[in-house]
Amino acid sequence: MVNRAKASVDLDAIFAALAHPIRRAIVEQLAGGDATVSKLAEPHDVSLPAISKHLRVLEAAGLLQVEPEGRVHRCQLDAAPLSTAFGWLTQYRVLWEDRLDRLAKHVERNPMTKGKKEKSS
Amino acid sequence: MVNRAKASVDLDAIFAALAHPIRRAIVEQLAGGDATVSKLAEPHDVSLPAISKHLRVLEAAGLLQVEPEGRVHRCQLDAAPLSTAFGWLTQYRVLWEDRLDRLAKHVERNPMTKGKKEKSS
DNA sequence: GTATCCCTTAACCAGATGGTTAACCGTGCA
DNA sequence: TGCACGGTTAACCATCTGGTTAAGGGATAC
Repeated sequence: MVNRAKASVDLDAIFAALAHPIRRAIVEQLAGGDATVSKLAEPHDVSLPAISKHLRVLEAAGLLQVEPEGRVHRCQLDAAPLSTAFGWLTQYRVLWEDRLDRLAKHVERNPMTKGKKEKSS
Repeated sequence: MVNRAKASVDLDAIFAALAHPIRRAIVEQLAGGDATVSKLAEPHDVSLPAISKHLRVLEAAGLLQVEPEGRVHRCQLDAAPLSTAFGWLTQYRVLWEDRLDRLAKHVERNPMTKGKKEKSS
């Protein structure tokens, strides 16, 4: 962790980058290997400039590296920011695992509670 | 997993909700226990209506449940959407762990490379 | 019963976002 | 030399976002 404020800015950009389905799809696609811009654009029903903008957003979040190779631009995923987001979420992992755990234990203890009303105080 | 399209919409809302520092701070605060709206607003230098809007965003993402108790509104975190986001990221975990792993192995193999130029390509 | 407290809603505003079309720019090929 | 290809930039547009102030509305306290 370099700096708290910077990490926050990073998280802003990372989560915002992941908040659009096209950009998530691009990440998924790149996870399968490098690709050119037009290859990335292919599955999506938007113009090339629109894709170009999405790539800039991913780049700004540090998720994407682009290097020109001839007249083609090779796009490569950098997963490090994903791990940053992952790390932030991990902090709260106990919250949902706790809940699932308690639910599992409850079911275990009461294997036949068919009609009972569930009240989680 | 109920439905692919719905899950995508969910992820849109969840990641977007987490893309603002105030909203992440609210999540952090609620992770420590329930709170009223004004308690949540306290640490932040924005108006109450602004906080109210942030709470609506968190609510829409399923991260927050609000129930009126007298004239106070009790806010409670629901961590389930965090686990959804976590799940999506987990899909790519191998990508950064791979990288860290390779880095670790490299360092292991070359324990004394102090002056060497590091070129990651 | 009325004043106060907690919070929401309404209306508005500036700036960001996500898309378009048109124009441009560098590379490769004929 | 010039044209086609891959991609970006520019300009524009509609909508969303994040903030504000002002007003309202229900529960509580006096």
